[in-house]
Amino acid sequence: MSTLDRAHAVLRVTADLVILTVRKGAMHVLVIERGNEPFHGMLALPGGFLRADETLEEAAGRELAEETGLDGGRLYLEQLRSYSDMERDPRGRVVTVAYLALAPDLPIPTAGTDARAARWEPVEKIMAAGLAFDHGRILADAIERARAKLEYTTLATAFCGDSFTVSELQDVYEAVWGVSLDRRNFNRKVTHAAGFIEPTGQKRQSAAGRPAVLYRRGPAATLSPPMLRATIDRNVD
Amino acid sequence: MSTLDRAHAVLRVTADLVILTVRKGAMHVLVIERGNEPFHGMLALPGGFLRADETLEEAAGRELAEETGLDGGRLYLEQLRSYSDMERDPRGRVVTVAYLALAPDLPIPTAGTDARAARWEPVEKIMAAGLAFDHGRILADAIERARAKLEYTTLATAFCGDSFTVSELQDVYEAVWGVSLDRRNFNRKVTHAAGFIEPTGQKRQSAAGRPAVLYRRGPAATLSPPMLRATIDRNVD
DNA sequence: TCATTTTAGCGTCAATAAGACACAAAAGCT
DNA sequence: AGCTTTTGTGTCTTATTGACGCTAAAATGA
Repeated sequence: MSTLDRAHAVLRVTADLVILTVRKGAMHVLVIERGNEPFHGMLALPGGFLRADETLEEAAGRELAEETGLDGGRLYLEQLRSYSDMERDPRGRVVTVAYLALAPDLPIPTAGTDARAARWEPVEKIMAAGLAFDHGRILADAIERARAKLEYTTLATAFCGDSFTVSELQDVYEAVWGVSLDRRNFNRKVTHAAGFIEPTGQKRQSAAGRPAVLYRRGPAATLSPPMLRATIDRNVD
Repeated sequence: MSTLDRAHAVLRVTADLVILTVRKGAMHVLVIERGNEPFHGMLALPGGFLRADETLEEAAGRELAEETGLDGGRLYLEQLRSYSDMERDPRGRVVTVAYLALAPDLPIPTAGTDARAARWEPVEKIMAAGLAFDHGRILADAIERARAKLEYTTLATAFCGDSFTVSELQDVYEAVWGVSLDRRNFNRKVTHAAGFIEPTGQKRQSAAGRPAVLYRRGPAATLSPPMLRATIDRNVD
């Protein structure tokens, strides 16, 4: 093997984060404004170089805390995939491993010690405007992953707080998928899916109308039966 | 950034391959016998270091051809995930990106120029015996991914040849999931799922019995309705 | 030749789930 | 009290699923 060593790429690795949330009926992504070259002043996904003494998961969690002020330990975080195109970073050969995080609609994340301007932006706007590096493609992959996972896992609850109403859960599905769902059929489906959500016994009063029963996340990780988006139904009640 | 440069890990990246197939009713994985330290003589997944002039996808395809003799271009290949544990490689800091490939039951792959002994082994046997590095865990993740993808994608056909019978397709599902499915309901489901499989117009005669209609892969990538394994049905015909 | 065996494929029926609605309940507002 | 808004339940029809009976088309062997 030693004779081939010279062919091996010796390179740096970054962990980038796609942090998604749902606010005001639309999916939002957390972006930062770059303070350094390259792409100075452009919007990018939060992320940073992998250190010698940490795993990728640790790096992702650290960046999450440093750059966004969000408590990484309480968010859902999963690895998305790696990106290794030769030209993806002008600084040289950098392979990135992207992570997908789902967050409830928290108060604006406070910029951490890094003091970079982190903020929520609608994904639609960001996808149209573009991002630094190949972050636009990473964001697109993350959104597709999130949409797919809402179908057959209980991940939609990761967009909600610790307790939530059925309506709030429906808002998540409608925002992520961009469809309208029938309120009554949706209620039946989520309350009948084993282990999806369970009532807390409390109720919540919104601005007007009947108070809604509050639920918490159930023990199930996968949904049976799944919530299929194949059959879109448009609510023209 | 320059003041922080020293903290950045500078490391090597490998691409490892989990190549799965179905033969004799059981899932098999392609393994190689290691000819070098570390883990000399042990079984491992095929793979190798990323070179300076190639992407991870190119590296995975190259390893596939070099080490197995299989035509990588004709196999289904997708990225599985990255592994970055500190102790995963005794040679030092090595991050690996694992790829999942699905192959039909081809004649034994001929060892390529690398001349390492590559062979199919039942996954059950390998999972019990273990693999070098953290390849046992990677294999487990790959199997879980394959099982999940058979539910809601048309990927099962990647285990079949260019044309195949419904029975052969059913064998794939039964081997990968480890269940028995009702032959008649399975036939109805796969022939009714839009874009899954389409008849070639030809038939195939096996050893005995009525000749089976041959099908080819349809245009659909995702299955609607999906093939759910949630409700296992045991065939006690 | 003709029953037997083997594999392939279709049809039927009951139970379940999904989509489309009507309607009742519980709050605030005027 | 009556109106509006939001939530929750029930009903009806249709589609899908799982169980399983039956027919079709080949080889085999008495």
